[in-house]
Amino acid sequence: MTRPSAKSTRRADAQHNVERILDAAVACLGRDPDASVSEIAQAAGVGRVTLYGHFPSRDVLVEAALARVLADGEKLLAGLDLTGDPQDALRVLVGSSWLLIAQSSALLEAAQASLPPGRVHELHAGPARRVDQLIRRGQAEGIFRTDLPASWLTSVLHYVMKGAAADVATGQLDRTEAPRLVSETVLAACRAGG
Amino acid sequence: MTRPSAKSTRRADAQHNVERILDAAVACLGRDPDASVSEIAQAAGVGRVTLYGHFPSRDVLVEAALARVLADGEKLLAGLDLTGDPQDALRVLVGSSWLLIAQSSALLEAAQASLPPGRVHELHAGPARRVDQLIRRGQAEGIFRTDLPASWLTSVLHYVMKGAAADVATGQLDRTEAPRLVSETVLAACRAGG
DNA sequence: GTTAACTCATACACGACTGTTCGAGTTAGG
DNA sequence: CCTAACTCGAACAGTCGTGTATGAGTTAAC
Repeated sequence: MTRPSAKSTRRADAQHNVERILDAAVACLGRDPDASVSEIAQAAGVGRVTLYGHFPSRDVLVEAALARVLADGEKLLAGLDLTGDPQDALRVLVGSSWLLIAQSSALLEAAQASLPPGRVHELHAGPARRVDQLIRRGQAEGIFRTDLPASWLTSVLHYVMKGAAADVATGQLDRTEAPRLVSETVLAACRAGG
Repeated sequence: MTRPSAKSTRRADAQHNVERILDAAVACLGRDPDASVSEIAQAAGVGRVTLYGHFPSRDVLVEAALARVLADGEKLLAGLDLTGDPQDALRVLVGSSWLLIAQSSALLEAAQASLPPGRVHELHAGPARRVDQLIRRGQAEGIFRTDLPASWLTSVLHYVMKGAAADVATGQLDRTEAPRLVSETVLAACRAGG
């Protein structure tokens, strides 16, 4: 019986290992969405059986890893001041979240593959709402175009970030250049008036 | 010995089956990049062994399927008149190639996963050049912005198309709406002057 | 210090996929 | 019609993945 009934009674070293496993899962799945449990356990410096002691299945682990990344994202977004000029706010947003998005886009793909349909979208709702609100505010202030739906513009931001992240990963795009390219491109796509 | 030494001596029914297998491969891998050989063989109405008689390994099959789609793309692009206003040309380009891109983006992913690094980019060079030339012409004529590299703008076109294709596949985006959204967005991203 | 919690290596059952072999049946093509 | 080409199902070997069981060793916690 390696799975205690209540988290509060969990020993400190066990809790520590759970953290290491989650760290490793985020790192490995962020690199390769098909990373195996063995791979993750090894990266965490933990036996495979120990991992299964804390996470009953790979799916549960993936979901936990996604939840952790999304919590990080939520925290990061909460710390940003997005109340000023929507264009500046979008630049700040991209500049700050770029790294996190780039590292977790593959994790998102992993989650899409192993979690029930809609579950990812559901978990992603929190951070996504903040972005969506920024876009809508820009539209309301007449800065962003209104002939395309806000949901689409939000999607475009995701598309470009994800694509750029993939190209950075394969070395086809300079890591330091990416944030500026993404910002300028998405801004141009969102701006009202041509 | 099911593999003849020369294609010219291949029997007609065998040639026919090769076509059916390639069709099925494009369809299956376009739906799921991890589609198995059994799945493809079944979709082609052919035994798995027969398939291996024509394609020595899964990788070779994936490459052949990709080559076929790229040839289709090349042919499609060659039939388009992209010499007029770059903006109109881009709209025509997107409108015509949207369906093909949407159906083969997963196939591209499959190829990325199983082929040696760089091979996909190599095979993709043909059709990609046409798009790239259009973008560069637009830049040279002062219609498209020049503060971002043409290669980046080409990438953005791919990102948005691929993302939209994925969302159409999951039902989050209306199939009939997609081409217009993609065109307008990419045009806005490429246009000079803000 | 004692105990319960925890870790870990080994090993197993199970399923999925790839690629190959065999032998028998079918068919195109001269 | 005759032969070589082709097809096919069944079965096999090998790999890799997940998830479970065991049992012995380690360590936190009271």
